[in-house]
Amino acid sequence: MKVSAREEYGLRCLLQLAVLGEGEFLTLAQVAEREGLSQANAGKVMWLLNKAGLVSSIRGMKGGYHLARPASEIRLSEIIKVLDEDAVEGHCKSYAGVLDACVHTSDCGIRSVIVNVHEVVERALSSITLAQLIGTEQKVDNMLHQIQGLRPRAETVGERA
Amino acid sequence: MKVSAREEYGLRCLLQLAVLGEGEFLTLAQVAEREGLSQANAGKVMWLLNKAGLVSSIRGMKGGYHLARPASEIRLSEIIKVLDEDAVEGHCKSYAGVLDACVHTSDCGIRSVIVNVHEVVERALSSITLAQLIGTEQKVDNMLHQIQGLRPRAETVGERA
DNA sequence: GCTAATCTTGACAAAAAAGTCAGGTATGTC
DNA sequence: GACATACCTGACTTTTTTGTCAAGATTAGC
Repeated sequence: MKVSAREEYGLRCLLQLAVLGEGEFLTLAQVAEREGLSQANAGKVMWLLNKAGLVSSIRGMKGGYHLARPASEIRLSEIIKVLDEDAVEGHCKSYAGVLDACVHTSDCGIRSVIVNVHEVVERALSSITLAQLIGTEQKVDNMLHQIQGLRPRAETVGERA
Repeated sequence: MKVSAREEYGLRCLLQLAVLGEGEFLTLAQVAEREGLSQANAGKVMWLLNKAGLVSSIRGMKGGYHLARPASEIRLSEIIKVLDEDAVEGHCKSYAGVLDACVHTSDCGIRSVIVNVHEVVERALSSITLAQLIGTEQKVDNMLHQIQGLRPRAETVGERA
């Protein structure tokens, strides 16, 4: 269970755009430079984000990128969804072993777990907006700890099957 | 954010062992067959699980694998941790772009998110035992919906514990 | 002890993900 | 309208992950 390069870079590039003021732009070269990425690589990520409608691009001289919507209206769940393609849907199709289809296609307890875990993540990420990631790590971390969905509940775990 | 092949196969192989009665074994060939995996591939996964102390193996004729502990005492978080290596720790090291180290090593709001999301997942998985995955998908799914850590809270903003 | 069944393990091969390159297209400036 | 800037996009290369192979090691049964 790990975050892919695409997801990581995508988030970071978006965050660069998020700190811009109204009407400001960043060129691809600037985004790449600020994130320590090659221009080619950053370009690919930005293309994905553009295609998904998260950023808008302006071509030609004086061109560049900016967020398509205010950072406060972009939830991380949406970003990850774009950069992740179909992590959940493709799952059972990918891991079929030597067979054409997974042995457990009809009935699979693990699928439940996968789906539920993805829902947990989705819920957590949907409670955070891009705007909330602006600031120091300490500040962001404090903010995250105050979000309901990210905190543990009182420890009433159901130990019955 | 996706579940790797190792994680998926590992979980499935463990679940095969979990349904066995006391003192029963499965050979590698049996595990592989039941999961639709090649013996070589299943062998590698079982080797990992063995090395991590989740299963015990018996070599030689009449050998095989069984869980090292009762399924009710093995939490999914532990399994994933074994099969995942260091997803969190290695994160910032992996995605440095063209540079030697990530641009944001000293202060990074995204790192907070990554860490927190992993904690959310860890918490969710630690509330599920291998034993709870035995049964039909429907039953497992119902069970998961009753676990506190996996459900959304009531939308009571401001309530502090 | 010999044999057959079984796990162990390191080297290799294939596939997927990540990253680069180069040529194409659009647009502002002069 | 020529040129410079900058985004777009498909082909290619490298790296990582996944999967296979084959030889070695261990034990039960005879």
